[in-house]
Amino acid sequence: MKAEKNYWLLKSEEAGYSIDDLKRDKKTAWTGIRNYQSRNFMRDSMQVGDLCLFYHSNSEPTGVVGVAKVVSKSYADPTQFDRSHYYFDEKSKKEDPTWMLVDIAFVKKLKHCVTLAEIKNDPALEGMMLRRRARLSVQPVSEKHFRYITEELS
DNA sequence: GCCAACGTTGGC
DNA sequence: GCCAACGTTGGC
Repeated sequence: MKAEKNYWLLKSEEAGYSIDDLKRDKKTAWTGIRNYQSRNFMRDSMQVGDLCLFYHSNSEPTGVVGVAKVVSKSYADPTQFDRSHYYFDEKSKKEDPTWMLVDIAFVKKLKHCVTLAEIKNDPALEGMMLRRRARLSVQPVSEKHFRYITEELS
């Protein structure tokens, strides 16, 4: 386990769970990740204290709207065992859970949404995973890119 | 283990 | 609402 802090980007549909929802709740379990690569990042690499860009998808505009912090180690996503839940997964076993999550806490909202268009067009953000990889809801971000975006492209 | 069919994400 | 990208499933 390395001590160095990591940086991430978490996507959420604005209508599903927005930065304002997180601000209100202060803290939430990041349920519902059902993609192996995203799960692996949370399970294997996320550490307490890591910072995350909070990204709104399917919104107007779409982009980074805030910052969240990882506040737990990874643990089994309880919704996978809840038969009545949308995210229920009948193949997952309690003794060997398929889906993991972490708890995140609200840190701040950005003054302005840093839009996907800005992210795509800014030479300083060359190489950001978001530019290349569609459909990955948890992804790593370099410290440089994290700082650049949270200082809102200054 | 290949790959076609299918389903979902998410920008536009 | 369309559809491209791309992950997953299942037949062989």
